Amino acid sequence: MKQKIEELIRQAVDSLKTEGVLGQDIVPQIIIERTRDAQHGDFASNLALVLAKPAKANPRQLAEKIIAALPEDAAIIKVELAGPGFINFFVNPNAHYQIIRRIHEQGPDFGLSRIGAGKKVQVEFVSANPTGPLHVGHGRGAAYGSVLADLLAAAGFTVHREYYVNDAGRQMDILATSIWLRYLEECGEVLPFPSNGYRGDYVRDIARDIHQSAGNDYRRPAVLVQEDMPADEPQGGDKEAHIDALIARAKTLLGFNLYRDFFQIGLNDILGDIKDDLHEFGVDYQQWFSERQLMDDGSVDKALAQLREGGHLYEKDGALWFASSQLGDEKDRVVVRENGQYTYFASDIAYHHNKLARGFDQIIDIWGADHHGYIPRVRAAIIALGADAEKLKVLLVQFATLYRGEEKVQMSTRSGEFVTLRQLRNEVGKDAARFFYVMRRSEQHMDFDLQLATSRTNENPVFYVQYAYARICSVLRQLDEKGGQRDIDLGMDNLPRLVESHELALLALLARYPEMLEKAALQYEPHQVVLYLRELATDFHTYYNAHAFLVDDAALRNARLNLVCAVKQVLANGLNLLNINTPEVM
RNA sequence: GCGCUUGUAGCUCAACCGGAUAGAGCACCAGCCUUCUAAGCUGGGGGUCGCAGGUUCGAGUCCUGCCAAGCGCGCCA
Repeated sequence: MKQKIEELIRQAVDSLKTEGVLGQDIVPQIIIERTRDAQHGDFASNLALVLAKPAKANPRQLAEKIIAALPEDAAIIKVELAGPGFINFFVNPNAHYQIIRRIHEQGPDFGLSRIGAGKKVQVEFVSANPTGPLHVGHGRGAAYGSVLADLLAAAGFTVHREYYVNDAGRQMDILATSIWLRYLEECGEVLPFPSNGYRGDYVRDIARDIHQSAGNDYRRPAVLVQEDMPADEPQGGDKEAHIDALIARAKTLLGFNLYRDFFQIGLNDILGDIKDDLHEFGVDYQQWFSERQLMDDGSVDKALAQLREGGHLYEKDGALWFASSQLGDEKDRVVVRENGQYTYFASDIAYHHNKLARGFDQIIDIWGADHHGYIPRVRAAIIALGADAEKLKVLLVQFATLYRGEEKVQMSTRSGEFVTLRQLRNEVGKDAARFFYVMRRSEQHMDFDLQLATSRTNENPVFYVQYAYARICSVLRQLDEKGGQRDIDLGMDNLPRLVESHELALLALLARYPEMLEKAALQYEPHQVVLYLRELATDFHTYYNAHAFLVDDAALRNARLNLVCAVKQVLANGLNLLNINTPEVM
């Protein structure tokens, strides 16, 4: 319908051009909007307001001329000039009913679009270090990323979901060493635990498992571990130096192969847990991309070589620097340390080099908002690698604050006392967790009320939306129990019987679903889907309360049932997109 | 100090990337509960869109300055 009106206006503009009212050089961008107020008709265009200046005309007079030049069309019953120069279009009511047929015919496909034209989009999200279980902060990134990916797929993009596994680097060594020390305790060795080690219970659990399966294969005497060890922080030493020395000691005492095995067991265990966790949360990936592989196969060297060729690298103070400040970053960044090791940033450059080489049209990175300072340097790298900076889009996700009713849930990463994603899922369930996470704009700080998420009242939006679906199922069951049957054709023939304001409002809302999806995808805003579903549920519940569906009049009854089933279909399509269940009974 | 993000009803948040009278839910107030699910329903009050300028037919939305909150400013990841 939008396209139709757009076409009508285009014709009107063309004829005004030939008449000389509008200059030939004017190329209007025709914007048709759905009106918010039914008094303003169904669609409106601000064209006259926009053209007033270049055409040097009074907007209202110009609007009148445009209206006069509009070709007749059966679908439009009235065109009105309003306000400062808006052109309002009133659509033939019969056209509104078409949406019911369309939804009925397209079913689960209703709302899908081809606007993405098959363009390849990569969405990288979560990518938490595999040094421990995911916590509730990662949960939001997981929900946001997965819904965004599905949304883009629904809009016709070819989507590649990816998790970047930081399986190299110092944090992983700290983890491996932490597990080893706990393992030695399991073996019966007595030794202090480093203040900078990973203290979570999961570390002990992994250590215990290893001890059970491998026995004392990795056991070394505590004396040798402790020998000549620099002091830890509580003893007045430097905790970083202490842990680094412990890592080195572990490598020496175990030897390369055993250390690597041990490291790998820890990594596999935690990464496996993360994969299970995400899968149960309804989040799956096409690819788990290993950082270590980049290191091992020379990709980092290759990426750096390309930067060097472009003249973006230089040496200073024994380290190798990337001149990112030339490309918008606030200062230059080290890529190879004085000790010859790559920085995390170096492998990240290589990772993005790899992404570019894979030929994605758009690369989307979803990060926690605390990483925002990292954006300029990665963008600089993209440019230095010879790509268009626009190819990379970094989307930030703010942290969520957990509440139980009024009470704030305290969290502390240091002590290892954080709420894990798994705990959250156990408490509120997958559906509520996903819904709540995606309900707010991602850049918005959000309060996540655990109590509300589990309550079975209308205050709980998940409940409210799912209940709308279940309620429709219930109506259909009622029909069945009464021995009635739907006559879809009879209903379709009698759609014009739907004249109540609630019914017209629902028709308009249903018609908006495809546009809403498209917009949500292009703007990377999954929350629009949630808001839409809430609105649809609200309008449905209101309708339900105002009018009985299972009336005696068969024509009216079937017309209403067709409308209600269209609502059911759209609720299902939206909830499926969010990967949230559609319960038939509640 | 510099940078990024945020600031809208008492609270939690919207506002279709400049449009018409800024909208929901909760809370509050007033009515209603013999119904296809009361796990409520209907209606109502409530706003200097952080502050001050600017841009234009039009600004919550854009630009500038200021105020406040969160986050970030390592040869950590």
